[in-house]
Order: sequence, then structure tokens, then C-alpha cells
Amino acid sequence: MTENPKQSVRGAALRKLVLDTALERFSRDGYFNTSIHDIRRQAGVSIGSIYHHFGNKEALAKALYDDLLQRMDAGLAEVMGRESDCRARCDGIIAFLFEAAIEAPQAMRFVLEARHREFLPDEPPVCSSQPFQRMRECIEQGIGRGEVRPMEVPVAATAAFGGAIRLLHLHLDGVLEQPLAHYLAETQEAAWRAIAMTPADRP
Amino acid sequence: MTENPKQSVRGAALRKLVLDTALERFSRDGYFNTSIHDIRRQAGVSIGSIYHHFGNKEALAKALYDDLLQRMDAGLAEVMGRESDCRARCDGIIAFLFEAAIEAPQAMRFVLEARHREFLPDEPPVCSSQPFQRMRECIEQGIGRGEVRPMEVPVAATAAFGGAIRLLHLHLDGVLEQPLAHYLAETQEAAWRAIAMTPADRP
DNA sequence: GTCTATAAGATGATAGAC
DNA sequence: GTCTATCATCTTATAGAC
Repeated sequence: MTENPKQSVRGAALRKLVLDTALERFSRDGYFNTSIHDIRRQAGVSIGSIYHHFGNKEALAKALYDDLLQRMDAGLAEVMGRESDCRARCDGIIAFLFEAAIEAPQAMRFVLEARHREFLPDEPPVCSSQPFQRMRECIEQGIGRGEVRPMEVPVAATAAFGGAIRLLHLHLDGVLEQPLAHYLAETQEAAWRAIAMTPADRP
Repeated sequence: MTENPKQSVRGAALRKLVLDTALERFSRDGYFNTSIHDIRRQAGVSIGSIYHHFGNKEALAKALYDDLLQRMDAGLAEVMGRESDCRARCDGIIAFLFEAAIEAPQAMRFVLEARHREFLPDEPPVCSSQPFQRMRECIEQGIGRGEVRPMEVPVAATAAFGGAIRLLHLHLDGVLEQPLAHYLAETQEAAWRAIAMTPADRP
């Protein structure tokens, strides 16, 4: 049985195809419910090619994970470069997360929902990854500049983005009545109120 | 090889022992990294007993899940009965979640972090479960009474509890510098500010 | 680099004695 | 109700031809 007729897909393109297929299956069924043979079948390539490019299943997941985290980080970096004050940055970050969840729900699901500890045991928790660290830095700067109330940084960071992330989960779980974008402005406003320095907070 | 010498643990006690063991392993290694044989070995019972009491692995996970959700819901119900105004209820709910995460981290990890969809495919998402619905109701009532700003309910609910839940994740991932309790008051305050009706919001 | 066929091991589940 | 022994299947991974 020929898997990849005339080997029309080869090299880097084959690698990309396998990654895309893995993302779809991992995000839909989970890492453990997806066998290498599932990916092989759906991608229409041979199991030998998959092992040639990635070595083993865990390394395939890790390649995917690194790729997605890097793309997410690039998006956040862009926001941080574009905006300068803390409110605008928080708004931009939340808007970016929403857009990403709308346009690339599978990627978002894999980054946000997957329990990476269970299949990438040597990986630090997601919350220690670059994108999440960037969010924390944004808030830390905001505190330093007096735009955000003085608070413990983990509290401020989770207060700022926890609501949005939680709403992202609801969206990905398909339990929201309205499209995600409908909730954007209110989510940004609530996030900022949670941490904003108000006149009454000044000493 | 005798597993349960003289069958000292039997009936309901055996069932409980299996559930406790399953919780520890599922929460530490994940559902898919835990085999029935692992649970059998650690609990010191026979595989036959496990299948007698639960039928299959998925049903074991479901029994555990239902049990934990019910306990969590009971805790939230207690808070709702004790407090009447929305701010006190939100504070109480967050305090309860923190206490539960401190005293029963394995249970919290299984309820909050596990991807139940992947091993309980017929179960609705956690966010639709009783405890989470209760939180949403609390906020909805707060809006109705004018204690919370008029907002989309999903936004208000995630804004109120998303930060706390996110911080719980950080705690369970072991990335917080301080003990969780240290962050309680600030988390409650930030949660309330995110949704509170202020004089300036009144028309 | 890609392919097919196969190996080696683990897993969920069952049968049947006590 | 609990036990041991065993099964059938699936999974990851490798070998070796092209």
C-alpha cells in the first residue's frame, strides 16, 4: 500500500505536514489518544518518515510545542513594541490572545489546554514559558511606573490576564453564546480595573 | 503472590482505597500515564477487585471526578449559604478555593488541571459543572442587585474568578515564591475591583 | 528521504478458582 | 468479594529495501 503516492510531499514540506496533522489530532483528541499511526494515516505519509524527521513521538510534540510558543511570543513581543503604556499593552495582549484563539483555535488549545507535564516531563510548566513571562514583565513595569497599584506581581499578573484566559477556555470549550470578539472590550476593561492605580490608591 | 494479605481491606474500604490511590496517581502522573496495574500495585489489591468495583478504568476516573466535584460544590454551597452580599460571597469562594488547593492539592489538580475530555468523552466541560455554575450564579445575582456592574455574565464571572484560578494553577505548578495564603487578600481585592459597581458607574 | 513489514512490550480487560 | 493467570489488542519504535 503506497502511502505518499510518488512521494509528492518530501523534505521540509513533509515535516510541516506532519506537524500540522499532529497539531490537529493532539488538539482534538489529546496526545495520548493520538497514535503515530493515526498521524501517519491522516497525513498520508509513512511511519518511517515521521521517525526520520522527529525521532520519537515525544520529540514530535516538543517540536510542535516550541514552534507554537515561539509564534505566540512573537505576537506578544509585537504588542509590547507597538504600545508603551501599561493599559494599552494589556489591552493589546488580550486582543492578541482573542484573535489567536479565533484564528488558530487548535494552536491555542494545544498551548493552553494540553497538560504538557504529562507528555513532556522535562519541560517547565507553561506559566514559566516566554509568553507568560512577558505578560508578567508588562505588569511589573506597570507597577514600577505607578500605572498599576503596588501589589505582589503574581497577583497582579493573574488578575490582569486570568479573566481573559479563563474566557478563552470557555470559548475553546464551545460554551459561550456569543462569538469571542463580542466580549473583548468588557474583558479588557475588567482586567484593567482589577489592577489599575486610581486616585484613591495614591498615598 | 498475595496482594491483599488475609484480605484485610474489603468492601467499601477497599473501594475507598482504590479511589484514593487513583487520585494520587492520576493527579501526579496523569490518567494516561497511570495503568490499572500501577493502581493495583500501589493500593495492594487485586486487579479483579478494581474491575469488580468500577467496571473499567474510565468508570473509575468518573467515580473519582464526580466525588470531587460534589465535595467542591458542597464547599461553595456552604459559602453561598453563609454569606449574602456579593462581595462577601466572592471573597468566600476565593478563600474556599485557596484552602482546598492547600489542603487537598491532588483533588484540586485533578479537578482543575486534568483534561477530562480526553478520558471522559461523554462528560460536559468542567466549566459547565455545578461548582462553576454556582460561581456564575453568584455573579449574576450581584449584577441583578446592582452590586456588580452590568456586564455580560461570562465576562463578569471570569473576571471575578479567573485571576484566582490562574493563581491556583501557579501554586499547583509550584512556581509561587510565597505560600498561597499570602496572596489571598490581594487576590480577593483585585477580583472585586474587576467587577464592582462604583459610584462613577451609576447612571 | 521515504517506504513496508515486523518486533517488543505494555495495556485494558476477562475467566474462573476460592 | 477477592484473587491469580491469561488474553487480545494496541502502541511505540526499529530494520532494512528502495
